[in-house]
Amino acid sequence: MESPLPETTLLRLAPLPRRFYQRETQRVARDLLGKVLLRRSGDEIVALRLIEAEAYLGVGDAAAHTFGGRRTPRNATMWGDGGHLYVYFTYGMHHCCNAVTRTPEVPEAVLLRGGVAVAGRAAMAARRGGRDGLELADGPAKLCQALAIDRTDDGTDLTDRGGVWIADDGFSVPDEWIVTGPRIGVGYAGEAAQWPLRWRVDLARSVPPAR
DNA sequence: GACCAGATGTACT
DNA sequence: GTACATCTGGTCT
Repeated sequence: MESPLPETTLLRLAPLPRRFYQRETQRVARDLLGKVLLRRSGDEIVALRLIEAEAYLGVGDAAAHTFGGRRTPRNATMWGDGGHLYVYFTYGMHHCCNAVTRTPEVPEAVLLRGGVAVAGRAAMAARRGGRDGLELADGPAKLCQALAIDRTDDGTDLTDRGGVWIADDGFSVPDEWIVTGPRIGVGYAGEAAQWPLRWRVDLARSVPPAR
């Protein structure tokens, strides 16, 4: 999962276009694996390669914040156009971030659950209390902590290089590396809790066997 | 691996 | 006012 490109080149990569996010949410979740999530704050830029994501299918999905058409100040960003960052606060101490998908009034999103460092690793590890390696961002709240993302980043446009964006650096994750399954932590959602809407890169499979 | 406390925003009564 | 949350880290087994 090492980046094939040097950091300076990573930062020049074009953000994924709006139309990438406006597609079917499950497709977006799958295609986000292997993409690079970049974060700029001041002069500092850090980046993670996404390795885990979950789809949340809006009004018909009991696990989604917008289930049943629920519309509140908190989830307003989900109701907007695809290609924006939806950040929420949970459990009284954690932030989680999502990429909004589809089009306005279709409130679906992809939860960014995990990534591995490709740039600014030391800065991210420092924010994570010195934790490095896989522990750096192998959970949605850890990912936000490593990237210093909070509610003030809610609504950020992912299609420009303003603060947070996602780019394709040419790295492609083959289907054989990907495992799918039910989403995490949504047991309250009844039948929807069992839907296979989680995509994860199995790092064990991503390392070519020794010859 | 299982268990559980932690700390507060958010939704809803 | 109350219940609960798209989780994490520490502890114990």
